[in-house]
This record gives sequence, structure tokens and C-alpha cells, in this order.
Amino acid sequence: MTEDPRRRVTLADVARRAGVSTALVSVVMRDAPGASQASRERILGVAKELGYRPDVRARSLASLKAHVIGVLFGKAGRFHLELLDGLYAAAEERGWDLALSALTDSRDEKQAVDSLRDFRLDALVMLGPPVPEPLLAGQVPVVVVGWHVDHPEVDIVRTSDEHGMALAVDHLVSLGHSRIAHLEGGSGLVAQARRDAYRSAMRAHGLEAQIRVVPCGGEDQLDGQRGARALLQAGSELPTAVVAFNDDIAAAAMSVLAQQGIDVPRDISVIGFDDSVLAQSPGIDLTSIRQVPREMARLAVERIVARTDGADVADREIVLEPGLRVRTSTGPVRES
Amino acid sequence: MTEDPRRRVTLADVARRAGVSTALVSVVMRDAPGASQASRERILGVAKELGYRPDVRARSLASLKAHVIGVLFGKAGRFHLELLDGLYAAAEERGWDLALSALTDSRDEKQAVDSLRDFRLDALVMLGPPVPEPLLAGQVPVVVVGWHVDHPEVDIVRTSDEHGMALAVDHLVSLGHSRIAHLEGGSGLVAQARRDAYRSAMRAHGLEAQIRVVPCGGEDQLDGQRGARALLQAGSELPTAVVAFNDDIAAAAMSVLAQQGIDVPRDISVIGFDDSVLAQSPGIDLTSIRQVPREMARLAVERIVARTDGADVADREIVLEPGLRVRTSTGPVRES
DNA sequence: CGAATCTTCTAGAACGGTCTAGGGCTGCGG
DNA sequence: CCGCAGCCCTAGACCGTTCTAGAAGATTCG
Repeated sequence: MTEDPRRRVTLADVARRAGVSTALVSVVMRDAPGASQASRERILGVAKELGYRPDVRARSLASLKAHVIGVLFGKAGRFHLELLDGLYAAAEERGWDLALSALTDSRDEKQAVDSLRDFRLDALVMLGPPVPEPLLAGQVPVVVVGWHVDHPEVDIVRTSDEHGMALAVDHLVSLGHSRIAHLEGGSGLVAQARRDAYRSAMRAHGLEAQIRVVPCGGEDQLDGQRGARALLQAGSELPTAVVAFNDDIAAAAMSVLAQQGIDVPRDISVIGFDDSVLAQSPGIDLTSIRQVPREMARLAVERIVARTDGADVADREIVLEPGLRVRTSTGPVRES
Repeated sequence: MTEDPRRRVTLADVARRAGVSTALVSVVMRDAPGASQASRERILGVAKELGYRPDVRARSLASLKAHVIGVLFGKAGRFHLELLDGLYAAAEERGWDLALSALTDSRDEKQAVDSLRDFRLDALVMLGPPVPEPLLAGQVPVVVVGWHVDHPEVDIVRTSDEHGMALAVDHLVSLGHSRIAHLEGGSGLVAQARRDAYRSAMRAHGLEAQIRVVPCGGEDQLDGQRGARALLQAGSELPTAVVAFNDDIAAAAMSVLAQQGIDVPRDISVIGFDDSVLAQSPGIDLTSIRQVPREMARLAVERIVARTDGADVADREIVLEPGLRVRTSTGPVRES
């Protein structure tokens, strides 16, 4: 209170006030063994009273383990913000810190990782956009969230595209659909996986003859409109249902269909993927496949902590099961 | 090369290799005065050869000025990513570092700032979401990007909503419109500013009698649909043009109108705000007001550097002029 | 009752930089 | 030839932590 408010409270301040050494305060703050219950409580009291917060920089400098997780993110959307939210929560719970680095147009993966390196991270979480070959793999624990990557030293936390697509196709089949097309999402890793998953799901129902992949060329609304037009102009009869690469494409397609006087879900059913805000909008109200970002984030942090502690976790890939969120964009096949 | 690759290259490594003291290397790396041209070149050469990168933590610990800008962001969308992109570029140019902190559902402003504080930032940039009272103001230089705030010690970089709205209304008036409604964006600071700006712009054209603010309640597509329905159900005759709080609302409104068989721009013209990707989508192709995120970011960093250097900049607010991007969602008023 | 062990605490050296004070050189005027 | 700048450079303290080694005091045990 009487101090210069500009200067932050340090370990030494707490130690002086409590009449102990800085080392002891350090022990207590880290919740490490080697302090009596009595002094633990007293020191924590003083620390709280003074509003002490440890300096991450000094802490990570001094300790071999900085307990800092670097996070690479890009394409920030709702889903990614929720992942971040989950990461923050999980990291804080474990006493770790997060250092974020954004991937932008003029800032590639290498630059982003380098700048994180300046902070001496000791683990890396990659939220995307998907790249086939993660940097830093092998040097520190790396967890990739949301897509699959083939690397012996990279952990993966993702939602099962296979299962998600199967849910979507199952749902449509149970509504009587069989001419089910797929609006794909371009050449990305996730798009590939979902495309393959669509094919498998169709085959599982004996519908290989009905397999129809409509190219969009990308994964945003613009691409969705392009795909929808391709679907319409193909000349042949329209499918009775469509499962899209994601909600953006599904929603964009729906609006193109609406412009052509084609009613959803009466004339055609549409399913999205990711259950984003878009899907939840009343005017769109899209049946979609739901991922669980917070859970994914928690598992990613858990895995990092385990690797850092030297735990010998055998499996590299954690696959979560998605859920189906039914809304009004899907309905029974129309009697013709 | 022969070293343990796990260990990072330090100042001492460079110094040893170059046969000088660490202090001299430090001088050279900081580009500070006090080293001869000859040794400067030699040391830089060695540093590059060894792949030396200074440790941000140690650097900021040791120096009073850490040269770290804390960045608060939330609602990450295209616009915010571009702001980040600009911040990275401008900061790097000046030798500063960025420390990001995200605002999420379960992580409020205070938490986000506290975690940044642990990194000992010496300036703060707030990208949103808009809050009326910025934390940390007065302790370190604070720059708010994108909205206005009343605080004697906070710098502001924003685009002129007044000018933007004037551009939109001017454009519509020049096309012959007079019944121009505004789809507002809820209770946020920016929404208020744009609402007021709309009113002023209408008054400037002697159209106060035509002022019509349609409530949406918020600023995303969901709210836009709500607003469009309110517009339609109001009973009275439809306006011939609408200027929306942002592109999301405009696009959502357009799709609702389309569903009702109302053609854009034949029956009604629509203008958005922000010129986001959405506005640029072919199927939407929305006339919109364009902000310049990279320029805003650059100015924010510039201002921070100035404040840190103790420059006595009098004006607190930098207001950029937006531009009008005309696309196909606006057209001449229909002859009735 | 003295030695061994455990618990609790502390001194002091890192960590990788910055920065102040001062020590050699050189060149120049007196 | 000496004194005095001025330029380059270095030694060493310091930033706020962690961590190792070891010192006191309490406790157990032979």
C-alpha cells in the first residue's frame, strides 16, 4: 500500500513481510514439499494480502520447465475461440501458462513458432489451420487438435470424422434417403478425411452406387455457393439429401437452393458439420455434427502434462465421438 | 552444430565464439551505440551463423522496458485476424514483441489482463470486444482499436463511423433513395455510434422524417434475421434501402428478404459495414463500408512507441476515413 | 545420552539477458 | 612529453524466480 504502485510485488517482498527467505516463499508458491503447514498458511496469507503474482518470465527462466504451452491458431472462428477457452481453463487448473501465436496471411507457421520459441515454450498445441508436417516435433511435446497427422512424435486430439459422417448418413437413411450427395471442402487434410468418411458411410449402407461428391474447392461460404451451383447445373436429378463438409458450406448451399425455389427440408435435406453458431441461427437451423471443443482442449493439455512428466503413453491419437444435433434442415424423403 | 541441439544458443555462446564480452554482443544485438562498425559486423555474422535469437524472457526481465505489447482480443473474426496481422508486422518492425490474450466465454477482461501482467507487458492494445472502461489505463500506455472510449489516458485508433454512415447514406441518396432504414446492432458501443451516425447522416440530407431504426438486438446473423422480420412485419410500406450495422446483419437480412420474394437490389438496396469476407462472397456481393485493419494496427503500435518514448502527443484519438465498396446489393430506386 | 534421521528452513548460484561504471587505447592540444 | 578527451570494450551487479547444498532444530533410536 505504501509502496510505489508501479513496482510489482516480488517474492522478496513477500519473504520480507513474512520474515522468511525467498526460497521458502518459492517453495510455498509452487506447492512443493519442504515447508511446514504453519508457514505455508502464513505465507499464502501474506502473498494474498500483498496481491502477489509470480512473474512468468523469471519463473520460466529459472526453472528448466517453464510450464508454458505455446498455442498456434489461425482461422479464428467460434470453434477456435472455444478451444482456446478450454485450453486456458485446463492450463490454469494445472498451473501452466499459455503463449498464443496467430497464423495470419503474412505470418507463416515458421515465423509463428519462432516467436513462440523466444518465449521458451515447452510444449506446443496446434489448433490449425491443418498442416501435414508440424514443426518442433521431437523437440518438445506437440499436440495437434482437430485433424490427423502422421508423425511418430506428435499427439493428436480430434473428433472422429468417420463417426460423424456415419451419424449424418445414418440419420438421412433412417429418414428414407438414399440419393445422398456430399458437398466437399477442398484439398485440406480435414476435407479429405471427411470425404473418405462419407464414402465409407455410404458403402456401409450398400449405397456405393449413390455416392456423389460435389466439388466446392474450399471450405467457406463462397465455396458452398459454388458447390450448390455445381449441384444444380449437373443436369441430372437432384439428390434428396446433402451432407456438407461444414456448416458454412451447408448454409451457403441452402441459400442458393432457396433462391431456386427449392425448399429445405421438403425437397432436399441438408446436414452441416461442426454445429457452429451459424447452424444454430434460427433462420438457418441446420442439422449438424457437434464437436466438443472444450473437452478436446482439456485432453490436449492433459496429454502434454503427461508427456512432460515423462509418462510413457503408448497411443498417440485420441479420437472423440461427435454427436448429431437434429434441427429443421432435415426431414423425411419426399414421396414422389 | 556440435552443440547439444536441445540447448538454445545464448548471448554467451555468441560472445565466446566471437571472442568478445557478452555485454558487447548485447550492445550489438540491441543496435545500441557503443560498438565499432567492425565488431558489429563480425558479431552479427557469428550470431547469424549460430542461429542466435534473444530470449524474450531474459531480455524483458533485465531491461526496464520489456518491449512487449499485450494484446487483448475476442470475437476473433476475419477483421480481428487482419488487425493481429498488422500488429505483428508493425511490432516486429520496431523490435517489439506481442503477447496475446484471448477473451472467451469463461475468461473475462480482468483475467485476461492479469495473465498478460504476468508477462510484464509495458503497453496494452485492446481489439475488443468493446468495453467502456479499459483496465490498466494510466499504468501503461493503452490503445483501444475500433471504438471510442472516454478516458484521458487511453489512445484510440478507430474508423470514423460518422463518415462511414455518411458515405453509405450519400451513396443511397445519389441513387435516388430517401426511405432509408437502419438495421441497428444492439446495445454495444459501436452499435450506438453507428446508430447516431445514421441519424446524423439522414438529417444532413434533410431526411429526418424518414429516419427509421429497426431493432435487431445484437450484431450477428441471427440478430439480422430478427431485424429483417421486424422490418417486414412492421406493416407499413417497406423502405427502398437499408443500411445495416454490419455485414452479418446485412447478409442475414438479404436472405430473409429473398425468402419473401423481395429482390435485392431491384426492390430494396442493402448496405453492410466492415467489408468482411461475407460481403465479398459472390452470392452475397454486398456493398459495404471498408475499414483498413492493417493501417489501424500500424498506427496503434506507432502510438505506443511514441508514448513509451515519452513523447507528448496531445491528441488521443486517431480517426481513419473508411471507404465505400460498391457491389451489386445497391441500385437505383425503383420507379413505382 | 549421543548419534542418526527427519523436518524445516536458508544461503547462494544459476537462468539469459541489460546496464552502469570504469579501464585501456588512441589522438590532440598545450 | 603530459594531460585530457573520446571511443571501444569489459567486469560485474541486477531483474525475479528456481534449485542445490547444507545448516539448524526436533525427533527417534540404540
